[in-house]
Amino acid sequence: MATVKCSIPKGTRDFLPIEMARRNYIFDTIRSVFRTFAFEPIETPSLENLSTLMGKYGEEGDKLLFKVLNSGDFMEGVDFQQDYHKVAPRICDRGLRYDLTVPFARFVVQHRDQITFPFRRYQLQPVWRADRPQKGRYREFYQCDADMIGSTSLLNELELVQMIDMVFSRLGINVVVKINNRKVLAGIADMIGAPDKLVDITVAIDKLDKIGLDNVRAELAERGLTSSQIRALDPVFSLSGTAEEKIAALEAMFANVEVGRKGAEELKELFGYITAAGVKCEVELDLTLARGLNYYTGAIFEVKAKDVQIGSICGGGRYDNLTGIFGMPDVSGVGISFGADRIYDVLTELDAFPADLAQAAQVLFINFGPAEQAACVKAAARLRAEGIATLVYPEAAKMKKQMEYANRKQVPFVAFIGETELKDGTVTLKNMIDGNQTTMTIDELIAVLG
RNA sequence: GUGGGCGUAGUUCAGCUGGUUAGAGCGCCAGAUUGUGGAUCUGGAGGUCGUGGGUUCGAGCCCCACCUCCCACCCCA
Repeated sequence: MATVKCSIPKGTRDFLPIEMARRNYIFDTIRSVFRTFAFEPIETPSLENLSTLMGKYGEEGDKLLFKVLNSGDFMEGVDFQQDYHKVAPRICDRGLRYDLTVPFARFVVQHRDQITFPFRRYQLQPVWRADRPQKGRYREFYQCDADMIGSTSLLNELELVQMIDMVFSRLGINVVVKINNRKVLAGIADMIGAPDKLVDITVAIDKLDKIGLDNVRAELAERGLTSSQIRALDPVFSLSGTAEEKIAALEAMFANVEVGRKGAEELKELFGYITAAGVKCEVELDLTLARGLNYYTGAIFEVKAKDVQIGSICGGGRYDNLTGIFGMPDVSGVGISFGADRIYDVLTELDAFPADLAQAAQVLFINFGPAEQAACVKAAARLRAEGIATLVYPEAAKMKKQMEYANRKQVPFVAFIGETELKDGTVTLKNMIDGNQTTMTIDELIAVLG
């Protein structure tokens, strides 16, 4: 039989034990913070009906959805002569989820009778995007979401910022939390008389620090804004100072623009809460922050690592009517999503993982032969009963080989039960770091390792 | 989806203007060393040179196509 080439699909990854240990360290940290804030876990299927997913992420998003071919005779009654993007929805009823927020909205509507509002849930699961892979960008990656739904209070936004602060301070990553509000962006579009150009304006403004003011103006012109409208945006670009100062300027600017004024008010309230609560990390009001997902309606968040050049490692925002599409209007939610894979890349680059994550076993019993092995098995059972991670070398290999195995597995102790120990009912414990060894009873061994 | 780069041993890479049998470091296996590892030394195994075609007396090297991975754009975690 011809051998099959070993490979996995583009943009997906295998995880080695050491990588799993590090990933679990990230997941455990995030999960523990979510629990501290009294969020409850849920899971949803990898596959959703395509009708649930389509149209929620903008035109770009639809293209990036992985679609799953129908089972059976998917060709029946389908005209394959037409354009492929017309054929696709006819032959694919399901697709892989693109994020955790939209499936969550579906979940809330479907199980509303079993949920007590305001409801806060967390969810750590993989999502899939048919994007072209790149640094920090994968086709399969994990999101760690926390959302609260059924409450419009800005206290929720505050708690999200506090969670971000706690997660990244525990992981030892320096971050800046950028905050903006979609209502402010809508206000800006209204103010210059181009409410229909909201998306174009936000996309262009978003690039300000990347391509510079002149290029942003050029792009706005390209997107159909008149030169007087572009000039009317100048006060937005020239805003500076503290969050309070920017908000004050916005309030003045939006004297006659209702949405904008509402947005500025929300920002003022949120930043007031943040100042009062006091967070460790840097928090910044960034009017150029837009975020692509088009279901956001209020606050939007993005977190960037200060010491590593990579895209955002956490993002989120408020959505006022995501459940509306599923038949449950006027339920507001707000949430954030931690990008576990990017956080992994950041910690790797910073070399900031705890050193002892690789350690699977605490002690390895050296195997000298059948009689000694039987004693090791007995001793190991007692250690394991005490919750001590224990290995017995499975064959009486050369000592060098067994010791090398302990080294490579980073097992901190090896235990010898040889001829003499067998006779005395003892065990010799060797510390693999300093090389010291002592002979003791099994009870003493449990006391030392336990 | 658009543009650019890479692909040689398990791995990181070398390989001259195309020219005998494609190399090195690390890793792997064995021994020096039959109750003590990390060091050292000695020996050994391991390659359809990404895949398929073409040019040539001759291709790892040149040409074409495809694939992969990486990078940038778009977009995003």
